[in-house]
Amino acid sequence: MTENQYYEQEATASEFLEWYKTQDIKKYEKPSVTIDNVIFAFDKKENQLKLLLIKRAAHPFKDKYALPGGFINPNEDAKEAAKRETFEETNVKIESENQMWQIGAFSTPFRDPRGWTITIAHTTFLYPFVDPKAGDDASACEWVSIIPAENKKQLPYFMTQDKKIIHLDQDLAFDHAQIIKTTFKRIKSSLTFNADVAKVLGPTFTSNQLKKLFFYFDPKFNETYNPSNIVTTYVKRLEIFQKVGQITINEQSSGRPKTLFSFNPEQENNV
Amino acid sequence: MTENQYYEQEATASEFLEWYKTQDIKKYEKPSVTIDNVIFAFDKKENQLKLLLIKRAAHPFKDKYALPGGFINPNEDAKEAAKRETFEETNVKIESENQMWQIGAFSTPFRDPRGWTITIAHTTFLYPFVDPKAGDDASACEWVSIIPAENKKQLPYFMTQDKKIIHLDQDLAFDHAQIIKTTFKRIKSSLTFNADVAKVLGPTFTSNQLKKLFFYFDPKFNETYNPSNIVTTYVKRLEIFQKVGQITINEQSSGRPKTLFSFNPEQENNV
DNA sequence: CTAATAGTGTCTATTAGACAATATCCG
DNA sequence: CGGATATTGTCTAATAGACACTATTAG
Repeated sequence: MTENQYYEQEATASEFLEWYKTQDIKKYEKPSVTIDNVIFAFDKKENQLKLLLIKRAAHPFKDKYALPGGFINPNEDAKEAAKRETFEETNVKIESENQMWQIGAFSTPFRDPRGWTITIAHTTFLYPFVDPKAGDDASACEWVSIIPAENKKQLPYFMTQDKKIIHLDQDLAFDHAQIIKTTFKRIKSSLTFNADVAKVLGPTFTSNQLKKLFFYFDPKFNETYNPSNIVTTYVKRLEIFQKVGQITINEQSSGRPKTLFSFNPEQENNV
Repeated sequence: MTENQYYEQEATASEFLEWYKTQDIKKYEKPSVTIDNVIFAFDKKENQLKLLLIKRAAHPFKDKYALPGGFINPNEDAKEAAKRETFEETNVKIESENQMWQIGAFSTPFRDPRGWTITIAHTTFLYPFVDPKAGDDASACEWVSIIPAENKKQLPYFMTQDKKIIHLDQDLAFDHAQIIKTTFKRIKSSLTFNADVAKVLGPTFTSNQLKKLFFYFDPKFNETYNPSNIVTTYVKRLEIFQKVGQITINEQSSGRPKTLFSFNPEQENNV
């Protein structure tokens, strides 16, 4: 019996681990592992949903837009890494990990021309909306407006603050277009039982805000859709939201006061 | 301007990549990246759904059950790795990647006591059902019967061929219990619009087989559930399945012949 | 024919979606 | 009061689920 076999099969678990640390293990080649973050926030001034993109300062994909992201560190899990990297690259602080979902790992060979890199994509429903500040890797960092798809065949696209259009299939670095598309799909298909995306609206929101927000992900929430149906579905049936007694007086020009909703604290995340 | 800055910002993309390859890049510490595979198959002899588990031959988690899996290689994506490792460890060959889903990355620190390891979990809807053969890392490798949860509060559990019970929270190595739970949840929540899991049934299947299969993931498909409702939902409305004219004559003892269904080839995967 | 099994049609409850009617506020 | 805005109630269509009834086959 080899020493190896002895420790793997005969020794106790703790003896094995003691021995294992002393071994110079034959190293497999390892990939770099990064995280990327598809960050949504709602700009109340302009009354629209925005996505946080970086403009790359350096090769590869110099001058293309990209998602904030970076390397994962030992002793942190992917979500922590996504929080940390988002802050380092954009100065945007994510308060809670339950504003984040993992979308999945993207591992297509050669997705990064520099070498073997796997990314774990996340999405974040940020609140409050804050101005970003570009870190080292970016020449710029900005909230881009999302132009929602008008029907099922179309894709959303984006517009920078100086009105430049960003198309998913042309203007993004790496496979970030695919990551963004997967994120939109995932949010849409979970809207039937989950509304975490509403976290971008902050602690309270109205049914009309929800409708407007959901429209970015699913064209069925269009002009003809009655916001009261959101109440029926998400408040009465699913009980994801609850009415909070308050009613705003006069932030609007006139009209019946809005009802405010918040997340129902009894609900848990499920994605 | 440093050389670094020149190549990152002034040179062309291909000049940059040429230069990059010659550099001895400061290495970040990298994790090992593995894949794991939650493999389902339907055993027609015993008329039940089974899950493929390995019994670990070596520390850590010696003698615990684990999912087939292993290291991802350069120049392959995660799904290819999952196919390759499944074959190496269990001799089970997965024919097509559209029998597989990615479940997600699991990256909790110290999930592997030997060191920093991130896994990308997959699930596979295998067909045909074949006998496995344990590879090196396993003392055994077997199809375990799945005992479905009877209501929403319960978890499924498993039974080995010699009737030993495997509980998710006690008998599995690493975080594989969590991976399996996440997989069951994911399949269940996508059953409203997707039925890829039916790929375990092979090219054709009956509505009763579908009902029995779905019950493993959602207790609503219980004895009182009428299989004709599956036809209404998945054939008529979603058009995921189609009737294939054939009707089996006499594989059953008596009774009206079954209608056979297959996947509708116009449909694409969407998860 | 009878037992066994599968499929059909129908009925009810729930859910989704649209729209008319009503409520509230501002000036 | 009248215009603006929001919510409520109701109506219809779509969907989910249950169950009685009918169809087919073996023996």
